[in-house]
Amino acid sequence: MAQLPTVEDVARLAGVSRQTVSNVINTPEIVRPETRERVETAVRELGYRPHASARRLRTRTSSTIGIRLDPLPRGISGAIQDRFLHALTEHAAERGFRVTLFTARDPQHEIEQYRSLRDGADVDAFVLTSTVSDDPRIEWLARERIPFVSFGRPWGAMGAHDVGDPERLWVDVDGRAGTALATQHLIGRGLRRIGFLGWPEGSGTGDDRRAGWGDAMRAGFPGIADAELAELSFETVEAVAAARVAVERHLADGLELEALVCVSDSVALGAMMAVREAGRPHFPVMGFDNTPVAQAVGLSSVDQRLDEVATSVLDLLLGATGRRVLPHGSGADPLGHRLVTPSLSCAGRVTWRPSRKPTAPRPAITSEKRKSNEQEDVDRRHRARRGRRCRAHRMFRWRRRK
Amino acid sequence: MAQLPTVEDVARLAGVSRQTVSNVINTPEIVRPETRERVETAVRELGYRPHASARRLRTRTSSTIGIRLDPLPRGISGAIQDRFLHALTEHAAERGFRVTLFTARDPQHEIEQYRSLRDGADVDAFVLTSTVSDDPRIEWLARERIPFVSFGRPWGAMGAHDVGDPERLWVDVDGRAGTALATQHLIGRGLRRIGFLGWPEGSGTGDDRRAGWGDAMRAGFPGIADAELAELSFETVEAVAAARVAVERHLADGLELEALVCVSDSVALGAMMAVREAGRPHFPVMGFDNTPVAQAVGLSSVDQRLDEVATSVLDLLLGATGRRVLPHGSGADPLGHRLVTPSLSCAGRVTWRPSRKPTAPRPAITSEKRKSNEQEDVDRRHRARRGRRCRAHRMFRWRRRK
DNA sequence: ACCCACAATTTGATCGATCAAACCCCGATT
DNA sequence: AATCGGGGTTTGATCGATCAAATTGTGGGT
Repeated sequence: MAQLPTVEDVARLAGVSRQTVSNVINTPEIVRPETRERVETAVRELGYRPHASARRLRTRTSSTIGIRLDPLPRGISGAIQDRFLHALTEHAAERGFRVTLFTARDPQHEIEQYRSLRDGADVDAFVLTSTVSDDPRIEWLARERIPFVSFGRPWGAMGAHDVGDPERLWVDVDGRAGTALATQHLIGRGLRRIGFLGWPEGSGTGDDRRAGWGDAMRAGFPGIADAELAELSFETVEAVAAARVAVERHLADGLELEALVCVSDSVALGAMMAVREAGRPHFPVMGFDNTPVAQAVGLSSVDQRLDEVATSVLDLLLGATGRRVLPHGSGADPLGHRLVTPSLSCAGRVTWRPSRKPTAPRPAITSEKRKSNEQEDVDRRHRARRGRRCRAHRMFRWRRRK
Repeated sequence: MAQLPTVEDVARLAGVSRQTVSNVINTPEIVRPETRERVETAVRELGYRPHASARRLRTRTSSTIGIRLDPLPRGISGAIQDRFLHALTEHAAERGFRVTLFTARDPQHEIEQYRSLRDGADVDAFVLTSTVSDDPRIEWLARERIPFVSFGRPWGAMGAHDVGDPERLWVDVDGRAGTALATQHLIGRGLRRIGFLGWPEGSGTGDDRRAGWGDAMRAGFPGIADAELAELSFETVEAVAAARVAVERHLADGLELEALVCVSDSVALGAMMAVREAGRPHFPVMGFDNTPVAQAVGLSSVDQRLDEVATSVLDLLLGATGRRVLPHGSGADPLGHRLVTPSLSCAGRVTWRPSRKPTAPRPAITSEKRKSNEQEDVDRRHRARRGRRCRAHRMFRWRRRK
């Protein structure tokens, strides 16, 4: 097999020097157009492709992003990581980046991997998922000044003040807007007794999603009593069976409900089983995550728009157009984060999608100041959605045959 | 920030030469033990880690495996790729390998990616998934003599004679044994009218799974009429709704059934919905893939044992113990493939697991010669399983409350 | 005492690219 | 006319490791 062509070969064929070839590839704008063309033809002719490892050795960059595969026993929502990975890989490729994977038993082991990957110039940056408050990994990466973005905002006591720090790069899905969207959809269908089935209080994500339901309820029914809202909201752990039992119990206890917004698809699936069983085949249930299961059983769900998340992650790492990872703490992005507004997917089809313009940052649930702003936002969206009812619930066929 | 230590630094500290350090790391057995220890201490002291890119440049290997993320709209079984990826990454790490991802719009684009990844010494080998018969990718990789293993045996006309070729490396799950296992389980519970709900004839995988059900039925009920088997087997496309309709129709048509073995979890989920709705809450349904959904709704399912698949892939690529990719067509493995026997998972818990010893190769469905062997196999397993009934169906609670 | 075989280690060259600095050429400046 | 400046290009050095060949050391055989 013939040797692969190198810059040297291209240079010889084009009658220029190594460096000029290199320039044509990396900074074409500084090469005289006619020389450039000559080199480009030579490249094509020989089928030259730069040797990635040689380049990395010299430049100490790899155009590669590392991401750890989540080791947790993933349930029904497991496909999320998969979808995100896909979106990230695809958009990374568009910008000349690749994604490499690794696994880790525990945070300490994970940090070792970071070190090893960085030292070998194997990756330029990391993407962190399933971060927890005061995550040791974040501490370490920040201290070492290794570029990274986390998918998931810094919740929790210490994280709370990091949310605004433009040096802490993160992307998250605006769960609050998502559940608000789902709730508005139900309100638009003329329902009033819309419940929320969430996780036990204390999880940032869960509380955020509950808040979105509250936003929409208050917006849709001005003056609704806090007591009524409290009555309509109840909780369960993240498991189909548990959710099912919770709904069964509340229905048995005489809770009047017309529809249910759920904190996740697992919970929604359990809820759906319970209401069907209670003889209410058309009772609308909304899930969250738009997992394959939801699509399969025809559950409406909030879609996280992981495509958008992936591009946002790259924007933060590389800048809007760049093809090189920005140094850690460069402050290149004025915000340092992106909050992606989810869309609503009815029985697997997207019915509503937010506009393309950059989403306004939304404060964490702990801060209450921008409330009025948000309310307006909700109202505007509510109006915008008119006339696009989704047929999910009519299409649903889980009912008992007569 | 201090420069990272290099071989040079370690050598100086240990009072030896570069090359000796290199030898300690790569071929420790040729270094005198006391020298080796001295170097090892120096390595620890400096926290030295070889620079991956430099090594790659020199050796033209990367200790990296490339895999394409499946672009197909994955349904309920989507998590399989995810789980496989996880297993592969984890076991690859144990052997000092990493996994990098890429995506591709079409086979042509995918081949371009192969070229680019190989030419840049970015990957040493590829793992192919969702292969089709006469896959152009396989042709190309083989022609270029790039090492690869496919997950999924070469089905189809042309593939059929590749199955035995030890130069074509592949790993697959023995679907036939899997459905046989599920069927035996039901037979063991004293059921007889056990149906099979499969995909339309013609898909290698689907036909194989159907055959496993046939094997077990014939073994369990010697002399069962072919007509009865034909009656018990029917088909549907891979979708929850379609499966549901198919089962509803057959039940309405008066098909007598006591249990159902299904070709996939999606299909099983549909079937389960249909039988529950028909008022038979304890009707056992067996799925295939052991997806999160199956676990969530308490469906028993055949588990593909992707861990085993991943280690098998690596065995084929690297040899039983090696840490370097074997050249394409080295014939290092006498078989050139592995057929992994799945296990049975009842309501999310594994009840039966095959012995650890290497699985005997199983012929593709097109060849019929080893039949008697297989029959024995089935019988032996059948006996081995005695006394380990799984409680899945008793635990199942999808029934209507009285 | 000499030579040889062999194990252990060292030395010089190399992988393919980019960086930093030097170079060349030509028009504008003084 | 000599100098300057700068765009465009070339040259030499370098990144950090491994390969291939050379070197040193050690003991055995004759």
